[in-house]
Amino acid sequence: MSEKTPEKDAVVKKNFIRQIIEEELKEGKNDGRVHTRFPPEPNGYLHIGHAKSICLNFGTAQEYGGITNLRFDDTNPSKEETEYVESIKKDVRWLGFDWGEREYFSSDYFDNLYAFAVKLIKADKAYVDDQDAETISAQKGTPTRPGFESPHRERSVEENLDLFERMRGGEFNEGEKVLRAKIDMASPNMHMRDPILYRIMKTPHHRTGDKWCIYPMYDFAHGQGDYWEGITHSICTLEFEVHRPLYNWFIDQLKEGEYRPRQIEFARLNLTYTVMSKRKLLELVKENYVNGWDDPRMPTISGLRRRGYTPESIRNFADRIGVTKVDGMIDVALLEHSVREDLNKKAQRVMGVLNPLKVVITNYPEGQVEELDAVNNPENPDAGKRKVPFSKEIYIERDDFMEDPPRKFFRLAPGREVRLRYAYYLTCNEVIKDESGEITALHCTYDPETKGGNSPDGRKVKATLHWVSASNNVEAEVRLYDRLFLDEEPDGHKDRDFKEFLNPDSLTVLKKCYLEPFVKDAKPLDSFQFERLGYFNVDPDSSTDQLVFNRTAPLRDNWSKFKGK
RNA sequence: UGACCCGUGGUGUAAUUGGCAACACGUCUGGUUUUGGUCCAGAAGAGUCCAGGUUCGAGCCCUGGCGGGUCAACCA
Repeated sequence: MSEKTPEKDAVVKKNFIRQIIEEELKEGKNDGRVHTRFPPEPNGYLHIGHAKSICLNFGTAQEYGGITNLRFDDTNPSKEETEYVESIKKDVRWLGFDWGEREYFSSDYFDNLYAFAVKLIKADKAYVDDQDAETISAQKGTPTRPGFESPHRERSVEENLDLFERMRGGEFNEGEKVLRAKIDMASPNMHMRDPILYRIMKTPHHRTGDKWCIYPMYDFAHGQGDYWEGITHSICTLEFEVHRPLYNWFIDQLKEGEYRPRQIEFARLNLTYTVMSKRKLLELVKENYVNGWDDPRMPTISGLRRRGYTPESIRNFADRIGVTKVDGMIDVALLEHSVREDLNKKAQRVMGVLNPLKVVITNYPEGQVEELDAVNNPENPDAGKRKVPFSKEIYIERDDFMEDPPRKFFRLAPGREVRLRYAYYLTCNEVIKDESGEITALHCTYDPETKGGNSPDGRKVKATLHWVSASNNVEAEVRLYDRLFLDEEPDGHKDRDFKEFLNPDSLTVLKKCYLEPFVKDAKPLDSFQFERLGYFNVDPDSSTDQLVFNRTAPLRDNWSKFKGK
């Protein structure tokens, strides 16, 4: 356990939720239990915002010796699917969290919920309303104007019981009747104005099949699930703040002893240059702006995984951004920093040329091949060394040569000497062009005295270039990713659709890239650092005869910054 | 004309719960370097939304403003 990560090292900052928990612990509340839950609706893939919530729920419980349930909030059969359930479980596990045997579904509680509804009716705290959605909505008033009561509000308990029973029996059509709580139509809080508890939906459910044709609303299911599972802290996002009085109202009707779950809200994650709403992400997928939920440009957990992000890097990121009630916007640079930091420690180094320029070393013996020593990871001596083949013809990066270099360009240019990493000093003598003036090759000479990259006379070079042998390499496809949107907050503009800000160059596919032979047996998701370029991992699209790499993140690069000025 | 929540460098979080604002990212210098990476050293950048008040002392407490967000789905 000598490995140092911010995760382990960080002085654990006490966010406001931990402060609340510690105060409660001091008071002896819940017998010292801390029990949280992560409650996704299985109607889409998880994204980095959910990762924040997952880390918060599981991490907080862990810290206080508690546990966390996974609960699928599946009260709306028209949107929810088993495919999403599976992807969610995979993502939570991949992030490194375990819910043990405690895998629940809101649909597990349909019987209990029904019984609870009957109890409310008997207590004259719920009634069946025959009005249609528009009428009910109109009666609800507005945030600034109170609502007025439904003409069916004072039905007898017997009639309500009968009607509700028949709703369940399938006697009515969708929209004909709903069950509502009888609370206060004049409440300043809209959610307390006789909220709907049950609606009729003649849609089969992914788990209960056609057993039910009435389904509970979120508000009528969530808190009760918390209560029945013994949840102590029900952590959710800010927009549920106004639901809290209703959450508590239901718990009040339900609770028998002292115990009650407590809802606490925190600010959801917003990241620059992306969108985070499931609806918008679904739109990108459905309309083929990206290639599926796990497209490496997506902020989904599956997308980040495919892109080459590690669970550690995401957890560290979640740690760093903290937890508050301030609705802010995190710079995506912080996310990128988190992967680089993690991959810098772990990634196998390798040389790869993305935009090849051929170099002929005129004084190197024809047909000779040398196996040169290369360090696998300078950050980790235990990673050892490997051999890289060197030959008369090699490829270098086109960007590493300029015929007419500006000041501050340290790399190869006519008459200039540079180092080929782990190989020799190289001097450019001649630039070969085709009839259109395009540079097609360089004729260079090497200094045999500089094998390994050091000159016996101590002469210095200003640059070290990566290279790949032209005769012994692996050809691969490399996919370069840039931010999906050109605007910091694509969905932050009134009257403009977020898709207007899509970056047309968010994906660049390079078909003929040359990598050193070391990568030939790489498996999907394996991460590498292509020296001087960035972190890359193997895409699942790879096959044995066609390797495909994704660029996870480029290396920090002062030259390109300078160049851009 | 409502209710609830929020307001600390460019961004995100801290501040021993009242003792003259710290850390990270980003930015900019410089050093080391066989990755223009990493690493190291340093700098700029907020006087805590505003105005009053309490106090020896306020980012923390009180009052009043201002600004932002959320709430009017038979979605979650």
